[in-house]
Amino acid sequence: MPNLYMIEALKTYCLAIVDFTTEEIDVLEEYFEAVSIRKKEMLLHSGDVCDFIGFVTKGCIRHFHYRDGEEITCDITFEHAFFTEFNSFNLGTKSQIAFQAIEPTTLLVIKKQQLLALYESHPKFEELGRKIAENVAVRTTEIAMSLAADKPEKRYENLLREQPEIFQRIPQKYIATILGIQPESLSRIRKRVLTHLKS
Amino acid sequence: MPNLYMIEALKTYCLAIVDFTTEEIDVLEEYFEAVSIRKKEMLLHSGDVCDFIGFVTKGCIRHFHYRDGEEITCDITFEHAFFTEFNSFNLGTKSQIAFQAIEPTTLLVIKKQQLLALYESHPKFEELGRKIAENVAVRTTEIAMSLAADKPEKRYENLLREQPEIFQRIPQKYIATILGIQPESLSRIRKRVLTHLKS
DNA sequence: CGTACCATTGATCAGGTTCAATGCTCGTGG
DNA sequence: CCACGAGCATTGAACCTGATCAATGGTACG
Repeated sequence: MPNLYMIEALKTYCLAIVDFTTEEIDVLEEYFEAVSIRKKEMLLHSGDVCDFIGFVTKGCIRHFHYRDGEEITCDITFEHAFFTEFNSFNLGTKSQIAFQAIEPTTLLVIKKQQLLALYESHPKFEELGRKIAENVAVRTTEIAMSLAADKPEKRYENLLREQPEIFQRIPQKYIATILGIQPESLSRIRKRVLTHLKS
Repeated sequence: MPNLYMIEALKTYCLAIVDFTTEEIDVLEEYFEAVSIRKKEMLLHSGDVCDFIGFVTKGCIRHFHYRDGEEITCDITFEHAFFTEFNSFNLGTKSQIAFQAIEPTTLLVIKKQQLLALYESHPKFEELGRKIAENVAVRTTEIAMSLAADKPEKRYENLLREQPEIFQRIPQKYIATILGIQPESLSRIRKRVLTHLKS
């Protein structure tokens, strides 16, 4: 059962993107359901179909895939952001990505069928969906550009500047693979940057 | 003036994504205009506002940005695909990305005002916009995952397998920065992979 | 209190970067 | 139509940084 805070956070987020009327925004709560998962609990295993879109209200969700048997963390969704695996969600194919809570996490979740019903009954939400997808596209494009153009040390400094809280909340072994490096290298880069600051 | 072939290519592409009626799909041609640019000609300089979305009907468009004064190619759009700089397009901010034709290129272009008018008069095109953005997000996510998890040689082999024509049409110095490496390294990787195949 | 996992550190290795030189190709102008 | 020149791909050499493997130390959780 969604509590008031969760729904308010969702509405606030959506109203910042599209100016819905009060009546329009209120229908949202009929389509989402609340989900709580424990620390380290899986929300979606890779190979399963991702038939939902999630909105984090508390905690954070790690996105990872497997490469040569190793987990590679590719993204983390913090509070007040949507996430899904578009390919699996749209095509009904197996998800390459797995989702796991790093902290105790609460979510609002909308199933694919519910979303399609929402689009059907209130087409204005198509605009919300479009803009969210565009924002995701901007973000993933910037990530890819940085991975292709910047050295690991620069990417570390960017992350430290743009999301300093990530280093308080997320184990370094996960941060390392987001930066495209090994945990040992992240450890050395941290030391290097520290000594650069001192001198 | 758009010729028949260009419009047909655009409609075919859009119909593969959303099942528009004949009447719906036909309105498209009222909103797009044709643009031709010569080889190496710029379509958008970085720092300018990207107020359009382009659809390539012939040729290809190089996306690049500057890093330490050097051009870094980050993507190439070939025939029958859309491209824009969402951030600049949506917010009216300066574009980080520049667009340049690599070959003689013909495009269909829709300006932001026209697109907004289209969304207004035919809301079903919101769905098209959303799905195109989702496809961009899927694609850039996969690129970022490969950049973070694969070694350059693996990325080269993936590109060779998935888009072999790119090596026929695009100078290697551009392909190199897409792969996140220097042209010299691409040259050596090509030689290495060739000798691996022989043995 | 003990154990398992994680971060750190060390040593070695591999491969990508950088700078420089050479040779090739393609587009241009005479 | 040919010759030239600019830019590009290639190659070489030295270097640097991240990867890997191994060992140690710290910490959180049961």
